[in-house]
Amino acid sequence: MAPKFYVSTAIHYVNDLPHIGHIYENVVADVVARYKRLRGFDVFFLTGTDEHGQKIERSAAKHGISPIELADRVVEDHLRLWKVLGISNDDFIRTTESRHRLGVYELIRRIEQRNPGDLYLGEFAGWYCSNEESYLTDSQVRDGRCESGHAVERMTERNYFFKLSLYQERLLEHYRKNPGFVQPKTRFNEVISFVESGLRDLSVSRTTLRWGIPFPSAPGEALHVIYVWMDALTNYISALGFGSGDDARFRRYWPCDAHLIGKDIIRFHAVYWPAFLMSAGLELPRSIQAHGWWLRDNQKISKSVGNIVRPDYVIEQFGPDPLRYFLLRDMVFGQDSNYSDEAFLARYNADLANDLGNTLSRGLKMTADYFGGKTPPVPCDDNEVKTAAESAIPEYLAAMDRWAFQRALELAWKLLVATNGYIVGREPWKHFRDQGADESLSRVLWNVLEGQRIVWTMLAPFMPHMAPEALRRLGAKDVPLDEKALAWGRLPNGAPIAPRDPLFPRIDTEAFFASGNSGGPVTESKKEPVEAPRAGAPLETTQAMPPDAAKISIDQFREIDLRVAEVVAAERIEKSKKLLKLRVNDGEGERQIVAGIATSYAPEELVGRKVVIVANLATAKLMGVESNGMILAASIDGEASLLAVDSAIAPGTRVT
RNA sequence: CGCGGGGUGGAGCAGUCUGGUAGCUCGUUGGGCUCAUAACCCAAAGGUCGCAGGUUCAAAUCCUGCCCCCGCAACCA
Repeated sequence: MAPKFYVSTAIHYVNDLPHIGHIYENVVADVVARYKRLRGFDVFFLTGTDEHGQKIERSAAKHGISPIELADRVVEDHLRLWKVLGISNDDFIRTTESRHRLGVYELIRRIEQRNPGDLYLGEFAGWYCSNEESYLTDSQVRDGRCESGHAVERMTERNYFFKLSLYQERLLEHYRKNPGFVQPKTRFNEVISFVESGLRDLSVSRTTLRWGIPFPSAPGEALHVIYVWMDALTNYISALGFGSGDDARFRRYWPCDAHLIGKDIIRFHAVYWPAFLMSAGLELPRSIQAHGWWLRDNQKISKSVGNIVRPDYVIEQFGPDPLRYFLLRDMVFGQDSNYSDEAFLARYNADLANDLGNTLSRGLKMTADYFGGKTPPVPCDDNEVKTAAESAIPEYLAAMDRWAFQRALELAWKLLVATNGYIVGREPWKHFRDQGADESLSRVLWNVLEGQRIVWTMLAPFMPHMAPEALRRLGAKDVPLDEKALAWGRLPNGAPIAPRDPLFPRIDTEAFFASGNSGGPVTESKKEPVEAPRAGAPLETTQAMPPDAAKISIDQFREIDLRVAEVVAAERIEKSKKLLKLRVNDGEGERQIVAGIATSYAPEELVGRKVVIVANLATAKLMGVESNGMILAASIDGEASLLAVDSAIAPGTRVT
């Protein structure tokens, strides 16, 4: 039987539409899956959606629908996008499916059976961040906020806990024995030092949450819902039928060969998940592949400059394959990369139009003209193209096997460029003019087409739509895409070819940007998830305030005590980028005010200036410095401009 | 000592784990070709691989120290 290969993506949260990071992840997994199939593996490729949790619950409530209705709608968008992109997943798991619930219960059952103490009921008090749906350590909380700035609350909960602390040594042991467990290495080092620094038991249930899988609690115990990660991670086995009564797929494909994830969720996959599996007596995944993030242009984004196009717009304009190619070619796997339209178009024109598409046109046009629309009658087994292919292919395979997609594509291009050089070197058009379509010309053009057949075979995992089309045009549609397809000499003689319109028409970059093609909404970045419903979708709501509710009465305004004050001293606050500590004279005495204007004003230039302050504001502490009041300033994009007052006005004068 | 990423020809980046002639794409210059999507081919110019030490026969790569840049977080009362 063929060896198996199981690759998974993370399951994507249905609070968001897929953004470019999700697209990248699924495309990478798809490329790997297609490549492995090409290499003769029995592949199982899984992706899906994570549909539980507070955010979904709230978002649904906001739209006045049930969580499952919201999930159903967003999942539709996910499925549509994966279809358009040609994602060849073998299954799609949703955490709201009953087969998933069965898998989670089976996991818990096995843990309780094998290690009865591993799941225990305990009391837990801590800082809880509802945004991250997790408890934070004291060091993660500052001034009542979590690291991402959301308010945290002190909570005491009766929870089920997993005895993660028990697995510290066994995890480290596993890491030592499997040095390739997490890729890339730097990420692995982070994991190891995290585990070495000590593991605390993990709370794996919540009583504060309703939208999730109920924990199989002890009788009389309040309703617990299973914690998001214990729920979500289990998708990797529940999709295989684990716990469903029919676990044939589980026995065939588990353990997973590669969990493909973003670098932000490594801890869950490299620490919690293996610990759960160990406790349940199940095998651990063979590897965890962590990819980097797509960032926006480093440059300032400006809609008026119009340098941004949404990925779905790019797909609409160019089809899915150019985007797939770009994502895999431009990012070094594992590292962060910038997405920009300029970069995309540069790649499109230089690589796809000028090299790949144009070379195809050259070869096909000459073959059509000289050999009557059929592949040349005489093959060739000794030439520069073959040499180039035979040196590129082993390297290509090695690169693909270590997930170095950028390098693999470079190698395909190396062969392509060699083919292009070969054409110029042999000058078939001259040969035809001088000697006609003889055997020698047949060999030359056959080599040109055969070289490209191999290039397109190498590209097949990356461009699942264009590769079959190109191979058809080359007269290679009957060559099966299997392990042998990369061998030299598979292109038949006398097979019909199909010279047609360019596969990748060249784009006039300037005209493209000038034509307003870039007017669409901005590329979604990691930090700016789209609200579930997009423009035009049925869930759209508006949050406009009724006009009068937005206004205040004159009395309300009079509650604010605005006064003129004079700055007597100013200094920077250490470690702060924006804050200045000011001493001002408000007419009655001096007071200290902290103002966020350090990016716009130097301390020296403020001394002696008259400013307007809010005098009756509650005292606050900023970066540990006390502030009694607020300085008024106009601000654009963080650049502040102080309100100016005639210097003759005395400090303490009221402003009304 | 908050967390992380980075400093390699004009631009954008590989290469660093596993030391051994510094590579790719774009751009520039000169030449060639006219089959091809104003595409293609050849050649050239252009790099003290952030700085300083150290290890080594040999360092972009390993070790130590330092400098600088960029995200995130913390603050914008």
